Amino acid sequence: MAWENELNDRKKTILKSIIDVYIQSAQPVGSRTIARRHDLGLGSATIRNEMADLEELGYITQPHTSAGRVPSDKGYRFYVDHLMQAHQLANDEIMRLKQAMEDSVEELNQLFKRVCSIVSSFTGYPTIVMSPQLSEALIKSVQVVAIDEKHLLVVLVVEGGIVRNRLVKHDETVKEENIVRMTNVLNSMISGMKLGSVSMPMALELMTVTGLSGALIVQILDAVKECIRRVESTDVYLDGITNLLNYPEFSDLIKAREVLELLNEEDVINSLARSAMRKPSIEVRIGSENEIGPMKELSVVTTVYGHKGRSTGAIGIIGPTRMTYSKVVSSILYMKDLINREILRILNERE
Amino acid sequence: MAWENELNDRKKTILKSIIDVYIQSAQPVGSRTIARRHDLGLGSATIRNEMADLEELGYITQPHTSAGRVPSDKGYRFYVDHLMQAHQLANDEIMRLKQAMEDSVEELNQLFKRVCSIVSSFTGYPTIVMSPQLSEALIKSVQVVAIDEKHLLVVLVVEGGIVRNRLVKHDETVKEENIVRMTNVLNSMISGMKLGSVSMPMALELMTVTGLSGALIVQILDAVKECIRRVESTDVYLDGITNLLNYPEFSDLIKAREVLELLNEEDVINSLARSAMRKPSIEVRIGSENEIGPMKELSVVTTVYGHKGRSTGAIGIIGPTRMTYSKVVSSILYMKDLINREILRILNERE
DNA sequence: GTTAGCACTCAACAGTGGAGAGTGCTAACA
DNA sequence: TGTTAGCACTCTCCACTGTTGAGTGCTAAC
Repeated sequence: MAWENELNDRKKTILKSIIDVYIQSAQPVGSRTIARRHDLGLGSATIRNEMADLEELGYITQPHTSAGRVPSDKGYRFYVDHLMQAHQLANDEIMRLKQAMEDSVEELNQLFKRVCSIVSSFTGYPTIVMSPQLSEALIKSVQVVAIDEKHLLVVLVVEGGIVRNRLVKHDETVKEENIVRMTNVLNSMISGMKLGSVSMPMALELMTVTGLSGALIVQILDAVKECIRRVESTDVYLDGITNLLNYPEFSDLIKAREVLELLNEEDVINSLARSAMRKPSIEVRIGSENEIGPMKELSVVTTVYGHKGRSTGAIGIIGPTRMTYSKVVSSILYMKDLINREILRILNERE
Repeated sequence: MAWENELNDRKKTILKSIIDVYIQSAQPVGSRTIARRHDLGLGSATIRNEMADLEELGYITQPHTSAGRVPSDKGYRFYVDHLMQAHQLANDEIMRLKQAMEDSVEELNQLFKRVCSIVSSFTGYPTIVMSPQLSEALIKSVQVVAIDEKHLLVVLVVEGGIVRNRLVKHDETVKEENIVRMTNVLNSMISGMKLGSVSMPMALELMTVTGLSGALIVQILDAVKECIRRVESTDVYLDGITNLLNYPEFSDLIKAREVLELLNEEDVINSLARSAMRKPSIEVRIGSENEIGPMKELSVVTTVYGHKGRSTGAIGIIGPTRMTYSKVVSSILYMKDLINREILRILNERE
């Protein structure tokens, strides 16, 4: 890539300095600030010349003639890819995260909700957690149970102790043995299969084997399908949106409202979570790199958690483009490990 | 009550006018405005005198010397109790509400979520919906089902087609017939009872009857208890918080943030919903009448829906004290009927 | 190639002075 | 005795002004 070399080392150092300072202060950064802060042995005038170059190359911009410089999206991109140094989580930070995860939760749902709130309060940014997509998980068993004369219950059990059920209402008199047959047939046909690739048997084929009416069989099969659909559907958790109001970029009420309303739209959050799933490891989307229009002033850092191929979900952190990228990236990576460990623990307790 | 008569008719009319205008305009109301608006045949000077009286009595206040008057909490209270005229929902408004409810939902949860979003977008205020408290509902049946050699599934069915289940992991070899016995015993003991008043049998008593080990019986009973707990627990839905940012009272970012953060606290929302349940029909809490400190600038209108005694939930609408009380009250009452009808429909389809 | 110095630009802030809305009080009126 | 017109007064709001300070770009000297 040609543009990678368009910056010499000194320019890179200066760009890094500018962005570091700006992330901290949220104020346009002037040449003097950089000259004093970094002992580069350079005067402010020199820096000024370099800054003019950086501006021409598009890495920084000037809000108005006599102001300091502000990083552009391109500048942040370069910073994230080449300049930013890994943020070592301090010991007490690690403790804080571990401790918050300590009160063990029994349910996966609770886990995700908890993680969401921990991450958002730790980083100070709104956070999304998407529960794992389970289309690769295996079906353990299907049961049809008679509740009373008018109702059957269809129960689907998936590995990891996930259970879904659905009530079937009917008006027939049904023999217990036929229900047992139905359960057996269903089990032999779909248990052990992956959720995503179950092909349901035809109702007709089952009539002779089970002795149940066609209508009832259809209802039962539908119920199974609905159970599968509900296991496959993912939940999305969102926490800490109001954190955004703490940042000066949203001190304008109009802008603040726009952003908050955006993050309250379910579609937006879902599509964010879903697009995170497409990239394998960590991804940083800066400002205008986001597809959604009104997100041009936001950055999103996402990663995927879970275990190879099956059952992977996503975490995402949303903030202004002026975001503490290094801290966010390292916290999200750390949390990812914690989640993975916790998921294994919960599943092991069940299996 | 003595204070009910401390206002003569003219004062009442003037107070009502002031509040009507202020609710609409959000600006302090001057004497001239009232004199012109209402053809009381009174000059502004007269109104001025009356307003001075109303201020002394605490119904209105003056933000500063040369400004108009603003209703106090006491003023709003009197307005809500005695002055406000019922808002007739216009035909197209009724249509809008009905239409929004039309796409029939199958699940109660979806219904509550939908209602929450409809009400908040219709009124323009944040809205809470609490799902019904089911401690009065009757247990229809309990089933224990063997999933594989190591897992039992406990299933609890409650009237209204509500099902909860819980997996029990064990290391024993269990005979099918013992499980059937357990199911039968459990059913004979607790089915038909109210959720809230189930008394669980002792594990010891069941050992001889069922032939299962004590440890396993304890696990099963715990699972049943957990299922009951989960049916009884209520969900709370919240929608439209950012609506608040549309009102001038929250154009101050500090105040806005305070309020938004408040409404994002789960405890606060839960306690609001819960306290709504205590009052039988409709309740309006104005500003400082709220227990929670930082809610002094908010009013809450709540009502209870559901059917006599059993399965009642709550709807609540939150807004600034300067709220369109009459419209809010009538919409909430109308929605309450719609919900009740819809709940009946869903339940009937299942039974 | 680096830097000191200088002229220039622009946002931010505080002060100023009308304009307008609204009040309370007084005196006159029905 | 209740009502009202009129007047002096108060206070916010807004537009305008000049000043300050931070920061730049350019030039000339090192």
